[in-house]
Amino acid sequence: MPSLSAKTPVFVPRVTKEYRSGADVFKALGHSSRLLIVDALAHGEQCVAHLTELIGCDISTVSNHLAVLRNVGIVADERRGQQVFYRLAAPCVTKVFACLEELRAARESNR
Amino acid sequence: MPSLSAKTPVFVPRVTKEYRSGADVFKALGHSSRLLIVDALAHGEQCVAHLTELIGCDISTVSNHLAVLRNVGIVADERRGQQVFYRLAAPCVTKVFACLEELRAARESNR
DNA sequence: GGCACGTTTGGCAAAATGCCAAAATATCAA
DNA sequence: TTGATATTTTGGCATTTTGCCAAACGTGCC
Repeated sequence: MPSLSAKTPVFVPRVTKEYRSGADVFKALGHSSRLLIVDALAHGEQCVAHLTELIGCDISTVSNHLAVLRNVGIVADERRGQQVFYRLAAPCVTKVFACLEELRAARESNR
Repeated sequence: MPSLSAKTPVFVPRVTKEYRSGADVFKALGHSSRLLIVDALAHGEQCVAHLTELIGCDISTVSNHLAVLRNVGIVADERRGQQVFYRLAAPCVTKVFACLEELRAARESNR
């Protein structure tokens, strides 16, 4: 009697494309300035000028960082008058910092 | 009459060091091979040889990828006999792929 | 037109990356 | 001890990426 049920759950990898686009998302988050931006936006939308003040570098640099985040869908923008407001595009991103904290705790307990 | 209650919640940035170490975690995830590793480990621990077979590159390369993930506390290793088994060090990492999916959905709805 | 806000582009120097190959380390077995 | 197996570490290289700024451009408002 041949058993068709697997004993151990077999891992089926996703297609390469998925890992690549996923990695792009994390690359976008893998910069301290952009992480600061995300942290700020987790508390509500902000215009570019305000974010620039927060980060303390050229506004064109900030605009480029925002483009990186927008290209992977982490943030969304909306023009209102002369200003452009940015906000997080997906709620899950907010939980990111809690996970970072969890990792930090795990790091410390293993010391 | 000076109001002491803030109307809008004031965002207080964390210290730079925190953003930097957080960014390091995302940099570690920002590579398709490492993301594949994390996806595999989300289904249970694996030894290096098995992960190497999964990825299809030199074992030393895989070992280096694992070191990157270990250095930021994403994975933990345990030697059993001649083999070294790797596993995810924090549960939250498992949710990562759900969040990627959420972002992908948000990207599509905005098209 | 002129000002304010933001984006795009070009360019550069520096840093990081990914990968492999070879040597080193560790465990077990004969 | 010697050898086999499994993994890590190191060195080096070529490529890619990066972050940043400055200048030019686009857009909306007065």
